[in-house]
Amino acid sequence: MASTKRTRIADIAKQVGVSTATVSRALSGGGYVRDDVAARIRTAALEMNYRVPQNLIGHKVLLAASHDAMIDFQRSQFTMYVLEGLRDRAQKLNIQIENYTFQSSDPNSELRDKVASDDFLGVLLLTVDDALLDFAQNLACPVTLVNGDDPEMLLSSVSPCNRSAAAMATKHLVDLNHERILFLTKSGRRTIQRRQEGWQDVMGARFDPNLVVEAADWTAEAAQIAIHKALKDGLEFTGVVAAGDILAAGALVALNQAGFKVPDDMSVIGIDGLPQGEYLSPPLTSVAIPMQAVGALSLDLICESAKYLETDIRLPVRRIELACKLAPRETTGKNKGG
Amino acid sequence: MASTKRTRIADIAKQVGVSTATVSRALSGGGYVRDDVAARIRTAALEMNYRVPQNLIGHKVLLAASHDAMIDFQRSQFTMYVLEGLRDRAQKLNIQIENYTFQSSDPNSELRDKVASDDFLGVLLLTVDDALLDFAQNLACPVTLVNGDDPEMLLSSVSPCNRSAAAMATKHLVDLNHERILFLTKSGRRTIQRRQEGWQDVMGARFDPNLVVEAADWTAEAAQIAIHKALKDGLEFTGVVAAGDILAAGALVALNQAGFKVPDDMSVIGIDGLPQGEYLSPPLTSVAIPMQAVGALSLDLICESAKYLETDIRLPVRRIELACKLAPRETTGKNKGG
DNA sequence: ATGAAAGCGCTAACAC
DNA sequence: GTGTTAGCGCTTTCAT
Repeated sequence: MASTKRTRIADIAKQVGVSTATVSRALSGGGYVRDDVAARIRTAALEMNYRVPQNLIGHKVLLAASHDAMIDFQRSQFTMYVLEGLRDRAQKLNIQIENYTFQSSDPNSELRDKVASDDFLGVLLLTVDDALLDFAQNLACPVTLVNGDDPEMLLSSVSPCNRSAAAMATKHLVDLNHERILFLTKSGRRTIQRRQEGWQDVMGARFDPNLVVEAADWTAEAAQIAIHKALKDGLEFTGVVAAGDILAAGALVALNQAGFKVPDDMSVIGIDGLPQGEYLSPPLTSVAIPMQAVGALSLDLICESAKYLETDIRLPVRRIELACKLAPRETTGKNKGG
Repeated sequence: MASTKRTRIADIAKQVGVSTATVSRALSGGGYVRDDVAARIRTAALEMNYRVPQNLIGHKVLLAASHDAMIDFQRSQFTMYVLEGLRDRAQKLNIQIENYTFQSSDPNSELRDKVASDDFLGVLLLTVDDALLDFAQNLACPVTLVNGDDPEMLLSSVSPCNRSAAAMATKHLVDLNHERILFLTKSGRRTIQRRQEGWQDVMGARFDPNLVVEAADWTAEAAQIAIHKALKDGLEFTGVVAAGDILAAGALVALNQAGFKVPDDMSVIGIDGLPQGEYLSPPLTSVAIPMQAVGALSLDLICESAKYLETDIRLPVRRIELACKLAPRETTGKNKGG
């Protein structure tokens, strides 16, 4: 296939419609190039992945995910987009991704054998549970956790900044004059705990432990039940920050059934920013997590660590957290009460 | 000067004592190279900074620090090492670092003008207080926070993982059978709050709010006073996690004055891993923060973002946290009581 | 500010 | 598995 060949300066020149010399100047910063031409050249170079470390081409990265993570609905949605970003990047870098699914409870020796047998640049572990960390820490090969981190910092990781995402969601409601802001969650995973911390950071003096509402499961149905119960218990609130879009979807249904009008009487905001939030009614405001970027950057980090392979130097272990972005749709509005 | 010239493959070949072809093979992964030769070549390449983005050579980065951060004893110690790592890396990359100190309360327009006037690759902001974040967010130039982060994630940052560092310190004492572990702190800065969270993460069921002891100031003297008071109040504990080495130093003095023998009756662990901990008596066990690496990586991140300059694409904003490492010396030991 | 072409460094083919 | 050498891609000079 033609795409196996790496990008050359001539390819960029052709694409932009200038000479190779101009491209060289624009990229190497030597002489004079008109600003707009330089911008187009530099953009093209990035997009065409000019100067990809050639030594990586054709190598393989093992992408391992627990079976649980793949079948779990919400996670699998999320995972799908992470994989999309990962695949796109892998294609651009000409790196092979090999998939592997294991039983969460028992990653047995199969995965370890696989890692040992074939020569992978590294292993990407998707959304691992803490129970697997021990196992992952002992793989004899660069490991990067994707969408999860190692609290002991023995493994590098790439994930969204869950804490800031939740803080952003909460601040959005505070800016709309909401005071009693419920945090709808299904606690358990550490990423979700971080989201709760973000909510609490912004709540500050407004914090009230009763405002934390637990769903029995990570499903819209469970969220619906939890909101109905909170209302029946007489909990007062005008806004809901849901720890995930799927919980927000359940909250919308429950609030609608209870006679609240969203966003007039009640604001709801999710965290995840899954595209299907668009099709809820009303379309769900959320904090969008850069899922594709998480996937792409994980691969970049493995590639970076590959530079250090067969070297006496170690790449410092790092946790990378990516910024999230408010995706305003129609479920949040000014608090008119009080 | 000769060092202005970038490293060529011939330089590495000469250094390692092989032909240029062998170096090329080792780095580009083509043919066969003996493993140990390849390792030496790859190590040399990293050390000699082979293939540094040439377009950065000669460019400038502005390093801005608040006057407060520079005069504050503990911070300035810390800062010194961060700067060391930064300078070393800058020299290797042939990048100029320009220093700038401003009044913390009022970064006035001078800094903004400076950024606008000269063409810097970017600005590194050292240990900024939250009050400065607004200002930093509005600089018209890539900004990276060094040893501090932006909770709103509008700015990228590089810092140690304070939470994991404190968790590591606490876990070290828990592993030595300590149960009542005091957290000695001077709260205020967010980085210190993160350290407290790390302590609390590991304390779990052992947590007791009385175990958080506040010093009036970020000095050994204040820590000493705080520990004396805690002892006088009858607080029971066998271990101390200090939020910083300087506080740990004060704790050592106070415990010694109160008749405790460290590490036999009482364990003390600091966080920072400043070299002078070696000269305390007994030498202070601490969690070492990779200060030089924080400096070096900050520069790398600015360089990375420079790739995106004059481009239609934006580098995703990211928070990078680096792993810390236990530096065992002589102030911690098994809890013999109970 | 840009293109043509010379010059230089890296890679790949070949020899052993 | 490593050195030699030809060829190719990138940079730099020169001309406009």
